[in-house]
Amino acid sequence: MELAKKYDPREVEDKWYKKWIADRHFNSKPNPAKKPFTIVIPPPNVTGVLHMGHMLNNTIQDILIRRARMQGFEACWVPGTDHASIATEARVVNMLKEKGIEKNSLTRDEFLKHAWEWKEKHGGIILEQLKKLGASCDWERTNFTMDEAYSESVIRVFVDLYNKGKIYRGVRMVNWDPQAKTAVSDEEVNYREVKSKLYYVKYKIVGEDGYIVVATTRPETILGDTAVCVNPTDERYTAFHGKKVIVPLVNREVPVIADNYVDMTFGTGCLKITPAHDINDYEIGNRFNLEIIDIFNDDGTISEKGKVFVGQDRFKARSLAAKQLEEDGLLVKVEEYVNKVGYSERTDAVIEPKLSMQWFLDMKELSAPALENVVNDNIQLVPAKFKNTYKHWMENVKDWCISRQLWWGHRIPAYYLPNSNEFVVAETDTEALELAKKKTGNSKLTLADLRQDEDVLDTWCSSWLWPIAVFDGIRHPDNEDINYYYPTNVLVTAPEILFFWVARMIIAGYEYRNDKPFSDVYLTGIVRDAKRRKMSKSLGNSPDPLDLIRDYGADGVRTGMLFSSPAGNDLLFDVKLCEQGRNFSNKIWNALRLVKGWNTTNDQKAVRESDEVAIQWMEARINQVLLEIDDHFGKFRISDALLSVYKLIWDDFCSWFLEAIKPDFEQPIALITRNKVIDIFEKLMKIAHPFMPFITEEVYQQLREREISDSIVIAAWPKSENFDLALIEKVQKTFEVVANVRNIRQQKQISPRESLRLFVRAENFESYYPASKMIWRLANISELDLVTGKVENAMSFHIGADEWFIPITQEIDQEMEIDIVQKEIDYLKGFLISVLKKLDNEKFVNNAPAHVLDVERKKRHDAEKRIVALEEKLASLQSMK
RNA sequence: GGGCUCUUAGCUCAGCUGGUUCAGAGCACCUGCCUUACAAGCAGGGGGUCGUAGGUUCGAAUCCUACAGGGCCCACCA
Repeated sequence: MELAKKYDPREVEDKWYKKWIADRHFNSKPNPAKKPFTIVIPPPNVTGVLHMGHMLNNTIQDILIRRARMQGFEACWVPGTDHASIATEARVVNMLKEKGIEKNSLTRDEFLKHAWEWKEKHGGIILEQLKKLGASCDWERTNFTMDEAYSESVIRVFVDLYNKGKIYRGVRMVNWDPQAKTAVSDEEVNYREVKSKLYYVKYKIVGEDGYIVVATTRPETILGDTAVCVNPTDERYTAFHGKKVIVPLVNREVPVIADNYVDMTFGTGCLKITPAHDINDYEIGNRFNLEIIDIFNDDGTISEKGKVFVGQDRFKARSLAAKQLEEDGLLVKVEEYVNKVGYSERTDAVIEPKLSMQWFLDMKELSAPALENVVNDNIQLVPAKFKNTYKHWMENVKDWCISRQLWWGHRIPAYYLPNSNEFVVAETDTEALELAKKKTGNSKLTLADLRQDEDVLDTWCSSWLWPIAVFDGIRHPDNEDINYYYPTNVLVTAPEILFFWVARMIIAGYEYRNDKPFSDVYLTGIVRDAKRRKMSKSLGNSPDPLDLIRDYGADGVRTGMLFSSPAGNDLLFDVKLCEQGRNFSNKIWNALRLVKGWNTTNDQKAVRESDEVAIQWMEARINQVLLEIDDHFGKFRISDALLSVYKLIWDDFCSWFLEAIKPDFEQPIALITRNKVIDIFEKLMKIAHPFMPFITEEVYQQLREREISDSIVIAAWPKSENFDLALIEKVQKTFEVVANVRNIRQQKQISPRESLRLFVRAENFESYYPASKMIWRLANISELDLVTGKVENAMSFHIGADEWFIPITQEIDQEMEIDIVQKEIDYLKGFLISVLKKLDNEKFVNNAPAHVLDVERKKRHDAEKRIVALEEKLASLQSMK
């Protein structure tokens, strides 16, 4: 069958993916005869759709897992999704709103029913999309963080940590998202610079006429003021220490206190203290035992305690407060001011620092092994630069606020006793009841008497168990899967979640398996557009990955992304990269067309000596480059590995090898030669397979009409065998000759079709043999002869100390040639002087190592010889004038 | 403000412990070619005093110091 002139990935890719799934090549189970190689996917949000970041991330994982599979590991890539409590709940709330249903109008169970329905319908789209990319996940192992077994694991861990005394309840200043009405972690707050106003407000002194002026960006929080603070060393205010001032708007008397926290140079040097709504104020409040007045409701409106503007939204209250202050004559001035404001990552609402009762996990002791084992490289971060950042964070780790005021998630298994703030913690409500009975001594308690905590756990409280829980290693710590697959090998993820997720998985790993969750962490860069802007939906600068796959093929997109993404470096994505990837696919395809198009013969005479050299050389090059590739993989330099493959196939295989070996027009090729070419081609496909799974399979199958079950997916990764380095070097010299001949053709406008005679004056011509045979074909040489003297009327060039001549019929431009030769002589003489300078320097000769000296001496030798030859040439050119 | 890191060809980046694989790669660019696998191609070619200024050394892109300009992380000023 005639192959299409251009490679069309569309049908090929779907065809093979289906086949691979049907043949269960991606499925894994513990196999004691093999070593495991495990990757757990960073579970995307269940609501997510594939974006460029996922593409990069999962391509890298697929490359690693496919190569491991070929290397004979029991490769297992576990996919799954994260319930992403805040993000998903927000989506569901919006969805309900569109249907005219308010979340508040629903019971918890009703809401969860909607949420699950929504999840079943829309969740996990991303996993289907990953299949288009070629991801070789074991889909039967797909996990979801709210699966029944997984949820049990999460709850069990909570109970365990509680029983170990690591979990406590406490009033803390949290980042409150008034829109989602939940606390969010520090990591989920984005600070942005915002233009705002700085209000200067008078606080009257009690019992005096005077006042002091306080600067604030948030006049509405005046309602919660319980002190005014100055720096103790600030002489302007020494007189006010211990006096009282009247808080505007609410006319409350509060003390003037002194604390070093206050920056004398900012504003007026007076700070109003609102312990309920600012973390620093809270701390100062604690030091001075100040009253805490929480003036906000959960939705960000002013509460009864605010006394004025009650029920108004906080931003409305701000303008009302400013207006009122002005009317009261207490507003001195308003300045334009730029400050940083925290926004919720999930809802983009302005974060309100708020005191609230939350659950916390004590991180101090838990994190110790996680710090140690990264510092000592037991777990390697790639690139290593992240180690410092990690260390810094882990050394300053703070307790983790693990409760969220949401419904979608794992509900905290704490049960309050009747009319009490006391509670029991247990994995199930029946266990909780037993505990409650014991605790109260009341055996008549029923479940209806207990009230379960309303909060759910932070999303990361489930995903931190991911590498363990996907193998059910929490509930069944001794099961076959966890024992076999854990610790996993490598985690591929984004640096943004190094602390959110990676660090916490390491902590959980040591706490629950007493071992690391993975050996290496490969941190990918951020995918940006050509202008270095982060790709995002809102900017609209992110292409749809599925469109890209449709246009360039999954192989094209995969290689395109990797052409330019060293670990940890941002990827500046450009469609041109995908084009390059697609072109590479097409190049391979056309090589296939060439090979498939050959007629073969059994005639021994068709076996050419040059073919044998070419084959030996190509095999040697593959072995040589395999070492490079394996080295790159060992260092997680995936881009470099791909580039090596790319050059091996495009330059060595296509441009040199196939050109050298392809038969003359319409001549058949020796069968034995063709079969060797096919072996080589196959080997190359195996090497390229992790990067380009689809086309390599297609070509692999096409090369021999093999039984289809023999998939490249499970072919053995080629091992680098001993190779003849000297041969590679010889052939390399041959290529230089070819390039020089081609260059002269170009200069002299000699058609490639015109055969040329080639002469060489060489000390040791054997050094080119037998590779020289290849020259004839690649440079269209009809004759090659050794000479001892000069060749007249010829263009010449040097390789090392050898001189090559091409007799030409065209007139040689004497002046130009003389000029060129003279320039080269001048350069070489200058070069020689610099070398001699070194060699004459006693300190250099005495201090430099032997091999460096040898190199310098060889430089001198070669340069001297070249100069002699060039001067000879110059003389002869001049004599011809 | 504290910590980390980077600056090499037009672009994106390699260059490990100082000395021929030290000035490289891919892309882009320029010049020829629709040559019997491939114009999504073939062949050839030109680009950098390695951010700046000092220092160490026989020798510095590589080590040290300062400066300039990016980036990341942490904390966050009312």
